[in-house]
Amino acid sequence: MAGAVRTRRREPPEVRREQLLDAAGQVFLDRGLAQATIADVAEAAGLAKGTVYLYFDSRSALLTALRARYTSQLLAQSGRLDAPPGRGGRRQQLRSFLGEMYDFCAGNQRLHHLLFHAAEVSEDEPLERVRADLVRFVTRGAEAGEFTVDDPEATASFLLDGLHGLLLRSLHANRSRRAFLNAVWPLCASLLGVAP
Amino acid sequence: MAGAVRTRRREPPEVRREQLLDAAGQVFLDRGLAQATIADVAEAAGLAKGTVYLYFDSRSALLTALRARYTSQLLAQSGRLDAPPGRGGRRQQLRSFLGEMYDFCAGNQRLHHLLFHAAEVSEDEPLERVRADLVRFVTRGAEAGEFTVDDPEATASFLLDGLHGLLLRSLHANRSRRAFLNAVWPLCASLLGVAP
Amino acid sequence: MAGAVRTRRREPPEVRREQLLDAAGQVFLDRGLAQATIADVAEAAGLAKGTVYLYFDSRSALLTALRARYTSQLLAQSGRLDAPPGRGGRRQQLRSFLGEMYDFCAGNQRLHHLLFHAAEVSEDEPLERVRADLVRFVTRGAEAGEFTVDDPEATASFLLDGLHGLLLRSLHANRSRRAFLNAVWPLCASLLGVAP
Amino acid sequence: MAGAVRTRRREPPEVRREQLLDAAGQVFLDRGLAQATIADVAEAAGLAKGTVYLYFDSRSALLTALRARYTSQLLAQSGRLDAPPGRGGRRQQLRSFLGEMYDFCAGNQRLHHLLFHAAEVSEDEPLERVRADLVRFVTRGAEAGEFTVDDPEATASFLLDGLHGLLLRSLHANRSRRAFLNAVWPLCASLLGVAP
DNA sequence: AATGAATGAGACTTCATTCAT
DNA sequence: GATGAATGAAGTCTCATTCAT
Repeated sequence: MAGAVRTRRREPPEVRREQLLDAAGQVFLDRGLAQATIADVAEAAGLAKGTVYLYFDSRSALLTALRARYTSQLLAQSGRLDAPPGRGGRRQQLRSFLGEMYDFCAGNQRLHHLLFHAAEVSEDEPLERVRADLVRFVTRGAEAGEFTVDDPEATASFLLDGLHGLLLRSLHANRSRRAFLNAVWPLCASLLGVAP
Repeated sequence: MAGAVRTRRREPPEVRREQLLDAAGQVFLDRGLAQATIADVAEAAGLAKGTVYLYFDSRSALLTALRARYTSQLLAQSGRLDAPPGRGGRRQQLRSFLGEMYDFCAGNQRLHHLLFHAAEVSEDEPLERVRADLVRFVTRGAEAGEFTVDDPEATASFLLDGLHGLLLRSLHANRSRRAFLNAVWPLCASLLGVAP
Repeated sequence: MAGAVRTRRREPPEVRREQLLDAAGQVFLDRGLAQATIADVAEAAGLAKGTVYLYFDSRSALLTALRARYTSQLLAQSGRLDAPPGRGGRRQQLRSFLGEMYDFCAGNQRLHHLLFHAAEVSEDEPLERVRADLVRFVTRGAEAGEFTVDDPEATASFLLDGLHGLLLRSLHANRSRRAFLNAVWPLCASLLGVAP
Repeated sequence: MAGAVRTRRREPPEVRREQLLDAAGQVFLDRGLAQATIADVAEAAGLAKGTVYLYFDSRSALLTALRARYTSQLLAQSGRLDAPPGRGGRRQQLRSFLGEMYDFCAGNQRLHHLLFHAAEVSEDEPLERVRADLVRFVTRGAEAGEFTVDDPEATASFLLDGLHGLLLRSLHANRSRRAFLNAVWPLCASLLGVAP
């Protein structure tokens, strides 16, 4: 008689897991890290509390998994600094990177903050990996004579934090992508010793 | 003769308050924001739990008070960018500021992070005020012809985030004050268009 | 074979709820309203503290629920004044009511006092409803020429408080149901102008 | 040098005590028995918390003292039932008593309820003493042939509770003293078998 | 696989009471 | 006599986690 009442119990595990991570991201963002409870996550996912524990050992494991998923998504998008420079050289490659960075942050800034700052994690792992990519990029550019810098590591780090800060402020102020790029580009150019 | 052991009950309120803030800062740093309990704070201060509530209405009021104290201390130290430039001009003034910033952060970086990032506060109020000081400083320097910049506000913001990031990394890596200054100064100079 | 010891975890919610109300009534009566704690209630119900909060939002909600249950039980029993008078007329109907009132109070007097007087509730809701029933009853009896009264409302109220007081005193003194009826009936008869 | 700043420290003990009882009555009435704290009482009296304990051993002793004072005031006013009947006989004496009772309750009903019902006291001592007076009064009246009653004790109790209830309802409904007397008198008369 | 009733440790907070000043 | 800072036991409520169904 009954049967179709509650849709789709028994999803393939991988799907359930993703649903739970989605729900968790949403809930943590909505209520704040400390206020969000497992019950909230379960409810947002349309599941029972106990079910969350079938997929994640603990609240903290859930957060860790969320972080891991976020990190791999970020790297998938911004890893292109490692690719060989195209026709426009590294100058052009950096300009593209600035745009991609804007796009990614625009969609995820709050989640990033939540997962890597608001939580009490010592390291901001994904940003560190982007940083490493950028250091390598600047170093190679300097070796190739495309950039003029004293200390590639310091320069790359400084550049990343500077532009990341500016990016956050741009988003917060609802400034456009174009306005952001117009503002940072001369600064990057100046640090790397290239024509703006 | 007896009685030297458990000295100092009954302190003047202002003293107790400061002691409690000191203890709170320590405890929050040691255990982490979410793990630290009022009982921990009381114990660290050598007082009873109830006493904490004589001075602060709630756990959250305690945090707010800690933030307020930190902010006013920071501003007391870094407000000098507003002072008129001395003999060495703004170039020299900025170099001094970099050193002062290093010193302050060296003593307080973790507390700063705890109070303004790890907590779920929307704004990093004290840093915003430093930022405003720096924007004004760069603007005036540009007007006075000492700096060459397109967009003083973006430049100042970028500069502050860049150097703040570098500073944190220097401290984390136990690099010396001198090494930090040697690394940032050329970058600042480049952004502001002055000789390194 | 093993396992008969700690039977009955996991009851249907409605059953648990009733068990908790029963336990609460008992505990409040035993320790007094202000002294009884949620822990006491939980223990009396053989459950954990947290479980109480699955069924009642707060201590005060638990009291409210207890009051509501009591009220509906009382009304279920004493609403018969509204029924049409039987063969013996209203005179006989009133005599029956006196007996029912005795029976109900005998079982619940202390709980009633606890819930509606010892607590700081403004109104004694259930008694008010009984009062309204009695006022209606006396009014109709007067209209039907069965009772002789000046002011039906005042008479009914006076009568209810008088007999309620006497009832409490009878119970307190362990006097019998019969003795109580023998004592009040002439008084009621006198107030309503009917033969004793 | 200083001196007149805070008026009148050091009052004669008896005065202080009364001030504290006044303050306590007020505060208990305003906030409710369970919500009112010693700090509230002290503040209302314009004294420090510790001072309360110079006059009363504990919170509960304070309540007891308040009850005692109330009781003696009530008896001072309503003890006249014991006096020998004047020219108008007991009939007239009872009418006066009804008025006095109205007046006393009008001023103290909420305090009475608070001290003898809302608190978890087993007995309503002052009312018991009034009741005893009334029983004696009715008994003597019956012996003197002024009243016609079967059971003086039951009648007196019934009468007291009936009129007390009516009184409370009259006060609650803001009905006048006269209206109250007009309503109860015929009822009393009927119970005692005297002409209204 | 999914549920959700049950648990219980532990957090925050209150307040009667004490006592050094 | 008066103060009010300090105490600490005790209460209410929350929530991550478990487990019988």
